[in-house]
Amino acid sequence: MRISEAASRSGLKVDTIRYYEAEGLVPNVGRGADGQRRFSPENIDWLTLLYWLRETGMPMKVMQEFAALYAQGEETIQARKDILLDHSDLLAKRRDDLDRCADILTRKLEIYEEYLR
Amino acid sequence: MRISEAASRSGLKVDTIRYYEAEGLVPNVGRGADGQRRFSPENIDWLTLLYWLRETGMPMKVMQEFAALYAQGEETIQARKDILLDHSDLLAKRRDDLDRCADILTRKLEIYEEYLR
DNA sequence: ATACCGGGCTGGAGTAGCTCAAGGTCAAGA
DNA sequence: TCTTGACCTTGAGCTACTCCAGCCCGGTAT
Repeated sequence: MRISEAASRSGLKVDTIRYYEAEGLVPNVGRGADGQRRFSPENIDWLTLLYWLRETGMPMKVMQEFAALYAQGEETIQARKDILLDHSDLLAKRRDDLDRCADILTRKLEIYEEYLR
Repeated sequence: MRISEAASRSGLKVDTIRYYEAEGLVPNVGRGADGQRRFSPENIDWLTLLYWLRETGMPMKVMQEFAALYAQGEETIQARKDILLDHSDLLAKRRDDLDRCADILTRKLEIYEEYLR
């Protein structure tokens, strides 16, 4: 699979994929005889996971650490699990923030309604 | 109220407040005889709102637009309401993303559990 | 009186995480 | 053959902070 397809499947942009690869976030990307990147289904799964981790605010450095562990194989699964558990905590925190902000907006909008009447 | 107190009350950092003011996001900040910023309770409420809007991903440009409307007074309330309604939509989208990512992590963690047994 | 804080000020440099643009290669279709 | 389109690399630009140097000022300790 070429980079454009990898982009449309993973959700990441073409430029972002190249950038991530350069930063060591995407292990084992092959190249064809023409020098172009070739992505395996496993690459795609990995990119998709990165997409979601980024989308929900995992910092670059953590992603790098996670990718380094992934590249080392199965004996790092415990460590990877810990990272994902930490990220789950972050998700919960973000959800609280969203809820809190939604409340604030609701109140603010009610006040605006008053003015408009 | 001085800037450090404004920071601890709003949630924004001191540097961020100064930056926001320079970018036109904080109307009507007074100065004392010593040349230092003085924040009114209304300033604090506004900064707190900005804090939550930023925290939930409102882009700078939208905040600038919102601040410009706020500075113009009550006749812009409809426009401000529209901005907050749009932002509410964004919050809903983010919430969906968080939920989706949480699902993905849960599945991933289950797979890791398999390996670890 | 003076030395030393802590907190404020400005201007400017540095950072993260992309994002875009310039300039080049190459394979396939009209 | 010519052109188009997808890919390549390198490097600049952007957003939204974040930090730092160097200065001022008011209050306390010596």
